[in-house]
Parts: sequence; structure tokens; C-alpha cells
Amino acid sequence: MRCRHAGSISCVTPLYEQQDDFLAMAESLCRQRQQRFTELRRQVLSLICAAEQPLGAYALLDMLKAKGRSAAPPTVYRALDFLQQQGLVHRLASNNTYLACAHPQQPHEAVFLVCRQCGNTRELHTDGIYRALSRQARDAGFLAEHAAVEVSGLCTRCRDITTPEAAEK
Amino acid sequence: MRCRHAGSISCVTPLYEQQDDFLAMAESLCRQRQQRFTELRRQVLSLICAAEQPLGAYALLDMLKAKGRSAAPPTVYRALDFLQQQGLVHRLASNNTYLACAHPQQPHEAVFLVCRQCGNTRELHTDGIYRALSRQARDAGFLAEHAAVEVSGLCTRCRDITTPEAAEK
DNA sequence: CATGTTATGTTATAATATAACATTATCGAC
DNA sequence: GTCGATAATGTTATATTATAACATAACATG
Ligand SMILES: [Zn+2]
Ligand SMILES: [Zn+2]
Ligand SMILES: [Zn+2]
Ligand SMILES: [Zn+2]
Repeated sequence: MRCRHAGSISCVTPLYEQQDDFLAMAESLCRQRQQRFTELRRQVLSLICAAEQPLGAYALLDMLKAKGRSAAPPTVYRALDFLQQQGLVHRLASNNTYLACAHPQQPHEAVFLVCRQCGNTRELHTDGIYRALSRQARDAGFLAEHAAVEVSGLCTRCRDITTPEAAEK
Repeated sequence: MRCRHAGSISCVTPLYEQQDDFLAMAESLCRQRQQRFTELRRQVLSLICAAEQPLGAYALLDMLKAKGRSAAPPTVYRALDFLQQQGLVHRLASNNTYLACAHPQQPHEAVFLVCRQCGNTRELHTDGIYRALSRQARDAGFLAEHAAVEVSGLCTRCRDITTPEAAEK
């Protein structure tokens, strides 16, 4: 099942296998929007993108420092704020981590599947869920603006490891 | 629309109008489960229950101290851990607050409607959403165990205040 | 009451995030 | 190019949220 969304990035191929494409797209998006895709912002996005799991702000900070860059907490938080505003990065509230967005071209609501074992996280784009949530909220007199949906559980690999008999079938 | 779930606590009546009932139920639940509903735990639950908005841990801490109790962060975090284990309290990851559960009798998945203006938060019990999430996760090869669903937006009152013309209709 | 267990007190510290202000880079007007 | 405005980054300090570690107290059980 290929991605049906706009843009050149696939839903299924992990972002860290398409880093260059992703960074190029980010740069192009920022240019279109007259926003500056500075070296710092590129570095942070690149680190997030290269990671197999969502990263914490201080992990990013350490990586920046390791690359020889002078950096303090505001350095990374500011870059993260920018990247979130541009829709290039999402924040996971359930574990205070940040990950690259699979579809930065347009605003969207997403569902995150967070493996509690290995931390791998997938972003699903399921407007159905958000519509159902909006409707239920409206029935309760509530005007929904944004939904944070973070599902924790086990990814395929970790489920097979945890319950090896399941892998036999 | 009255609550269709088990227990004596209604979905629609705010918990702070049923504090005594709620505390009595909590005590009874703990007794059934052979868990100790200590004075500290009662106090914390009572404070959470009396609040109109979900409270942060340090707000609770200050309230405990104001009541003359000797307390430090672990005091309140331990009580919160216990109350969460017993299903009496939920934690909202999106704003690091804690609120009393509307249906502590059985484990359940819930949707939280968090007003970004006034902080008022309602707990909806909508198994439909969780089932849909589980199914979508399964289709992606993911075994869902828990879903944190936190919707932010405007409650009835704040929506009317923000856009007064809407209230006219 | 002796004993093991659970809960709480207490001190210190970890982890996450922001405030405030100085400095530097960038951009458009001239 | 120079200038002034704006945006970005550097830097220091601090706020906020949460846990580790160990001591003491309360409770249950025989
Ligand atoms: Zn996304
Ligand atoms: Zn996994
Ligand atoms: Zn609940
Ligand atoms: Zn409100």
C-alpha cells in the first residue's frame, strides 16, 4: 500500500532512508513560505530524520554539541518550535519526543503508533478518526481544534520477539 | 443524557458536585481490592475531585502544604501513582495534569476534551474510537495496548464567549 | 511484641522547558 | 555598499515536572 498523500515521500519507507529527499523538500517548502531554512534548523531536522526513534530535546542537544556546534537548550527548542510550525516535525506528548512528519506538505491530524518496547513510531494519516472525534466532541458541545492521538503498544517486530509463538503461525 | 456506565457517578454531573459520593466509592473500591485508602491518598483525591480543572502535581503539592501537611514532590507523585493504578485518576500528557476518573469501576479507554481557554476537561467514554484505533493499528501490524486521546479546543462556554455571535443563534 | 511489608518523610537530583537579554546574521531601502 | 529594521542565534539563568535513594513510621499478621 503506497501513500496516497501529496508529495514525494512515501508512507511506508522509513524517513531515515530518504533523508536527502526529505531535507530537500523541507528546504523547498520553507522557500515557498518565505521562511529561512537555516543551517541550525537543517541540522536539527537532519538528526531527527536520521533517527530510527523519536528523539528527546536533550538527545538532540547532545548530538549538536557532539558535532562541534555551540548549543544550549534554547538552541534546540527554538529549532524544534520552528520545525513544528512548518509542520516538519511533530511532538509526542506521551514521551516528550520529536519526530519528522511523514507529510509536511499540508496540515493534518495524525495518529501515532508508539512501540513501548523499541520506541519505533509510525505516523498514520486517518482522517476518519479525527472526523469521528470531532463529531463526538460536537455532540458534547465541544469545538474540537486539534487531537493528539498516541497509541502505545507493540510493533510487529517486538510483538514477535515478545511472543515468539505468534511468529510461528 | 444520563450515564450508561456502571456505578453511581453520572457522566454529566461534574465530579466536584459529587465529591462525597466519589470519595466513598473510591474507599469502597480500594477495600474490595485490599488496597489501603490512606489519609494522604484521600486528601489528594479529594483535592483533584474538588477542582474544576485538572491540576498539576505541584499545584496539589502546594495545596497539601497549605492544609498543613508536610509534603514534598514524592508525596504527591506517589499518591498520584496509586490513584492512577486504581483507575481513580487519569493523567493528561498534553498538559501534565491529573483529573478524577468519571468511571473508576472498570478499566476503560477514554477521550478527553480539554478546553484550551478555561482548562475544563471532560472525559468521554467512547469505545468506538478505541476500537477504530485498534483496528487501524492492527492493519499497520501494530498491537495496540493503550490509546491516549486528548482533544483540545473550546468548551461550550468559552466558544460562546470567544464568538458571541454564535451564542445568538 | 516480633516481624515483614507497605506507606510516608526527607534530601537530593534528574529531565524537560522557558525567560531574559546580548550578539550576530539577513534583508530591504536607500 | 551603508543603514536600519527584523529575524535568528548565543548565553546565562531559572522554571517546571518528575524520580532516586535512603530513613522513618504505620500497619498487618502470627
Ligand atoms: Zn505529520
Ligand atoms: Zn518495537
Ligand atoms: Zn476514566
Ligand atoms: Zn472553556
